[in-house]
Amino acid sequence: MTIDMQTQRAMTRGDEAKRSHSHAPRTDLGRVEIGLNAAIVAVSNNEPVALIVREEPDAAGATDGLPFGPFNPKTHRTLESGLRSWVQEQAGLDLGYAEQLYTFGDRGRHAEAGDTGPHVVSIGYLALTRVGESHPGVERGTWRSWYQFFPWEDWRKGRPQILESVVLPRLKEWADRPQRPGAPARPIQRSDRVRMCFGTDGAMWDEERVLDRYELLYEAGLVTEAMRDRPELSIPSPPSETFGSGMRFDHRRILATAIGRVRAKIKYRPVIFELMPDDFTLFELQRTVEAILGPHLHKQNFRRLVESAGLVEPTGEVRTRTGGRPAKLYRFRREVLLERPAPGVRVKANRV
Amino acid sequence: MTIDMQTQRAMTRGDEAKRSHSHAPRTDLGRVEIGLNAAIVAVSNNEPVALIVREEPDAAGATDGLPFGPFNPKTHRTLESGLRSWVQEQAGLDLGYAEQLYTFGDRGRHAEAGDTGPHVVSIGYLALTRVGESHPGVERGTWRSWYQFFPWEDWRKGRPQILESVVLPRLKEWADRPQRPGAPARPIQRSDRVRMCFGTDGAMWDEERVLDRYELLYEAGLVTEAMRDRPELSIPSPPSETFGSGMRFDHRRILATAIGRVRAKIKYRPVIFELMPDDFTLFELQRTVEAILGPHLHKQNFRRLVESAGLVEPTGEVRTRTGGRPAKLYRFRREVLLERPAPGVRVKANRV
DNA sequence: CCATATATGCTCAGTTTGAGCACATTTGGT
DNA sequence: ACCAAATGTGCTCAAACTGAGCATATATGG
Repeated sequence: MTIDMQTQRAMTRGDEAKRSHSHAPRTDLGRVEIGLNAAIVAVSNNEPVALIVREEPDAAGATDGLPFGPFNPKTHRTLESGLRSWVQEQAGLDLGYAEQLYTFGDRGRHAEAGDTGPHVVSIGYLALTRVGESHPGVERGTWRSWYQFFPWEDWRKGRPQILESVVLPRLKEWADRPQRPGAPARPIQRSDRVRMCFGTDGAMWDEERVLDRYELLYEAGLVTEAMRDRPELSIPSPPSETFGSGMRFDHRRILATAIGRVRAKIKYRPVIFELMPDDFTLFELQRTVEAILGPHLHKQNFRRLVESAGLVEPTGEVRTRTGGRPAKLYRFRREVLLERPAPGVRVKANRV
Repeated sequence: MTIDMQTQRAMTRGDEAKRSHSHAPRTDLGRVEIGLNAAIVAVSNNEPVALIVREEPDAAGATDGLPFGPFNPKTHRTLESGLRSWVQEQAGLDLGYAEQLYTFGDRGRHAEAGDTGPHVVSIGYLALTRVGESHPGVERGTWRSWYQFFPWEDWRKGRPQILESVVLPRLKEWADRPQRPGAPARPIQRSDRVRMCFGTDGAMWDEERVLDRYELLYEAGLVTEAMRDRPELSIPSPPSETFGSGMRFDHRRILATAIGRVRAKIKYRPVIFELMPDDFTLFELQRTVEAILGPHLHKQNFRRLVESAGLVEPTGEVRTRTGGRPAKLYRFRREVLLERPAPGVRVKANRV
């Protein structure tokens, strides 16, 4: 088939629809509201944390949520500026680094917006900050370890207990459960999806697939949000507290996306320094990376890595009171952005 | 600062706002409409192409656009299913692989939706397909080389002429132009941004930064969309046809995002096979990769790469009439998804 | 002054990568 | 029939990179 082909007919069908899209406000479209949600991440005492705000409980009893608010095209010039002003208002925090994550619009996954209000489409953002960096106002909200919501992601003490004891058994049960007869024979075998996501059966655990794992658990009805959204699920099995704390709306989904994104991104962009103070020791840097990725780094090789990549430069100072020999202090070398196409802490993604 | 701190006050401010977000439809929010846009990419005769549909010209005279339509929460269960049905309707194409790219919401970058209609927020999608794979209906629309819209991205014959002759001079002029006095002293020097995006002055050309380059050109007023959105720009310099064909709305921005994403993604996910027929020779595979990334691959090393990565397996057949020795045919090895965390054609991102 | 803990330099083998040589097997002429 | 041209395929080899560990330096806290 050649590159150029039937061009004319593009004008015929779909024409009215497009016209109405660009001009006439159609009433039968159904009202849409856009929610701006911020997963604000920091590392505090070698613990990865997210900023959580508390509200009245949702249908599943969850009170934890992310700072958020509706996008208002009249007052917000861009989506991101809208997000910033909501975070400022709700948490008293001036965001520094922020990037868009994903836009979720599934029907039925945004509790409380059910049938009464407009359909809510959620745009998730990732923001990176240092704890205690609330410039103008005082921070409201709580910094909470992200592992509270995703205990199966916590590999700091080796493979998390909860996987073997609870998560995998329940998933296996779900995978083996007979699917309704009408289902396609083998779209992708459920057990293969479990294997890919959770690295069972000889496959590898990919620390970046946080969202895939959460979505699988959701689909299997093993997180409380799934029972909130599809109450019929809670009949076969009672809600279990073992699958991490729930969050309001689709905020846990957004937080999962955020965790996966940071974990991926520090490997090819120097965003890790958004989480660091201006001056730091190489070991502090390593600890921060490990807080994000999991602790699997060889110290000497880590310092060789960041030094030879030109990511840091010594300040000339040293830090005493480290409990040992004083450590040289370093700072981020901004020039690296001009030198390399994808500067980041290129540590290996996987463990066995 | 400790991890746990003032939780209570989260309840006070921003409370009304959030309540209204989840329940009462506020009228003062301003109407928002969501546009679903598809950058449908294929490779045809070793040429990377996108599916373009033609419409009545926009303010800048552009008639080319991507298939798109508004999200209708009443009929579309998910954003992606909405996109699929629009593509089906407009192009007669059943989408296979599709992923969300980004959501753009800036005021003033979506022509024709100006003051009359609702504010349009565009969600861009990337879809990968094989040319000629229109299952049910006949395709409408045209496959066009994406370099028609981004000539400066075309490195197939070495560094593109247009960079030295037109783009960089104009960018340099823009970088040197005195900024208005109120501007921050050195947010990031304009010239540094040019350097990072376009690899001038010894820096490297990063083939993945397609969007950054387009946005820089937009900001510098060097693409027609910029003049369409900010007519005052066209006064100092007349519109020039040298900066690639324009597109309607923000579709060129979305296409730029799509190109950057494919270029990045084939390196760590086996999406390249979405563009290939079931059986292919290794050289055909290489040609397809080069169509996407630019032709800089060593043949023997490429085959070593894909074979040792377990991405392909021989079918046992050979293809004659290659113009030389017959080539073994291969197929995608789906099992690789279960074996490796990030399977992809891990070719180096950069050239000098 | 010693045990302990962290900081830092260096080695070394195994692996991966970039580049090229050599040979195989076709097609299309002559 | 035979050769030139073009592509396919196997293999080598040095340079660069990686994973792992040994060894030494310099603090702190009894």
